[in-house]
Amino acid sequence: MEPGVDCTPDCPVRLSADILSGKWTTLIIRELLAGTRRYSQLQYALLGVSPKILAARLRMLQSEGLVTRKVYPTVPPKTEYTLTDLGREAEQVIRAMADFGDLLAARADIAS
Amino acid sequence: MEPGVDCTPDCPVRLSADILSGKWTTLIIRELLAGTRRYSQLQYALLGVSPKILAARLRMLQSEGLVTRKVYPTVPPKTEYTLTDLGREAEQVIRAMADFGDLLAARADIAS
DNA sequence: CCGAATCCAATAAGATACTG
DNA sequence: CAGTATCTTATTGGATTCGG
Repeated sequence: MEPGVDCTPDCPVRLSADILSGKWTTLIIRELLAGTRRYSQLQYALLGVSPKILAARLRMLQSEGLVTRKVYPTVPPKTEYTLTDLGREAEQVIRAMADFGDLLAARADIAS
Repeated sequence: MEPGVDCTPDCPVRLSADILSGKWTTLIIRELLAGTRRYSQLQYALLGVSPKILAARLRMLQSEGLVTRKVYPTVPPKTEYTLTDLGREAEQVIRAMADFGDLLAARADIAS
């Protein structure tokens, strides 16, 4: 891990952070790592997310090439979201975050 | 990786995201992974960060137990920031983000 | 069912000036 | 040097309503 001299202007960590930061982004990816999901399934899984935010994050992830969106013009309509190959590469990040989160939780337990 | 039913309310990914998200946070950690740094060194390395933001993020990281702050009451004053053991555990996340960022950069190259 | 539209609150970030 | 104070802007998130 090298000093920040190569961290400007477009260090990989920053590129990654620009996409993955945001309250719900990593949680959406986490959910999609388990498999293709419909809009309503995501909304249910991510308890508390508003439709606006969910749609916005999904659109962003799609435009960044991490997610594909498939619409079935049935009645009622159905939309499926699936990770692309690139999106699945984010699994390593999610995993590392989960591991780190476990440490944070352990620390919180001690504090109580 | 399991479905989101266990992603509420305090899944590890969320705990992790709550701390690491933010435009500069991971970059600060990235810099500190290279070793202890002074305030001015961080400000220089993170080109474009304002003193207010840098101080705020450092205080947050300190309160979360990822960073220690050591003040030398010399003239001129000197302050050193160092990762704690917990803070160093974030290296896996930063590494994964760096790897993923490389993929993003490669994709961007193709697009051009 | 899948969102888009609207409106509003909260927060993060940035620029600048200044102090112990 | 290492920040704080102040002000302003930009971004994000949230609640609700409504339409295809």
